[in-house]
Amino acid sequence: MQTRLSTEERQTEIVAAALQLARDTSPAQVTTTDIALAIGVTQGAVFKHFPTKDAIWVAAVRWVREALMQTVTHAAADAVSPVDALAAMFRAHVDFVIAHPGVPRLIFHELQQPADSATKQEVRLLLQGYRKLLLDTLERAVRQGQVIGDLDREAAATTFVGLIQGLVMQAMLAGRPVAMR
Amino acid sequence: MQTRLSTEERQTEIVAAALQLARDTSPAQVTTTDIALAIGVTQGAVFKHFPTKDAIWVAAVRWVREALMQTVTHAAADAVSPVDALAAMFRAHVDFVIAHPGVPRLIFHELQQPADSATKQEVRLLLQGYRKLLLDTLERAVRQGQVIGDLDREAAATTFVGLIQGLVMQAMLAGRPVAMR
DNA sequence: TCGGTAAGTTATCCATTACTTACCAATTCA
DNA sequence: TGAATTGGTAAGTAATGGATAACTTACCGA
Repeated sequence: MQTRLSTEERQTEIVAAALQLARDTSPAQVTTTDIALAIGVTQGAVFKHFPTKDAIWVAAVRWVREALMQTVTHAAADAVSPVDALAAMFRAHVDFVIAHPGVPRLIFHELQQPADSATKQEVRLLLQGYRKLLLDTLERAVRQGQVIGDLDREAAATTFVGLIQGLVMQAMLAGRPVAMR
Repeated sequence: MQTRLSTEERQTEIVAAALQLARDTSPAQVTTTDIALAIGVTQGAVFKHFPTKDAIWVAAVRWVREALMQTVTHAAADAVSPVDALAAMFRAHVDFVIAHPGVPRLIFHELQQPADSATKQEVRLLLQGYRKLLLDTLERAVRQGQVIGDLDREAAATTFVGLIQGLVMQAMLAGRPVAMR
């Protein structure tokens, strides 16, 4: 039963557990005790691997950013046309959220915090990268004449992200995430 | 300076203060002490008018429901056509959110709570009424032939609400609520 | 005028929770 | 092999925040 793991391994465990717990509860209500319990360790042990609780969420958002960007980028790369890429991104995004239900909770929660915490900056980076990918794809679509040229790309990107967020929000309300598809 | 108010008056004061405070902070972080301070009363006094803190949020959501439904209904009634009514509802909704910035924070926060708290049920009522209004308007639009007949009304309503929520979310992130317009 | 009621205060309780510290045991490595 | 490092435990601390209790004061009607 006594398995000592390296800090690196524990960190990923902790992040995974935190996101897992965020599926059923608001991140603010996920306590370090919950996390410790989830990975079979005492509460104090958590602080051997993260200096502060916030650091856990920062790491979690970073993980999300990398994982999401990777899958979405992949989906876009496999598409045959820019417009198709947008659709693929949409689907990949939705699938990602279904696979990791705690993620939207975390993101929404952080966006609500008015203070510029380290976690919120990480979220900002995530959205920033996402928008960039969107804008690039839109740009390609315009060049290939697949959409009208005077399209307000910024507004389109905002709408795209907003639509996904709204969808996810409603799914969270209904409690039936698969219905998003 | 010493003005004793009736419970009814204090209740509306408390609700207003709570919503006001929710503009700058997540509702979970609004303490009863904050509220008491805002209305110039001690913390204990708050519990003379509400049995529990949750009851304050329930009352707040109820207020939002009534106020929002009223303005949106009015906006829809003044429109010349169903499609115009939808647009008017959209604008009225956005204006309402701008006027009461704490509201979306509260709503989003409650939607995140998995447990079926009294507050969340109140939110559900709010969304339910809103959807009904939307569906009725869509129905009229279909009858008058302003939109195609085989429109999936449920999906359209979901998209409508989702789009607004997404927009509001992004505005909250950007911190520039007026940009929504 | 006077007694009851409702609104307010002050002080306190109790649970929760992030974080710390003192100690222990297992790995690692010189 | 044995000393140092490191991951773990158990117990403790400080701060916070909702709720409550004992008591005080304004107000209103008989």
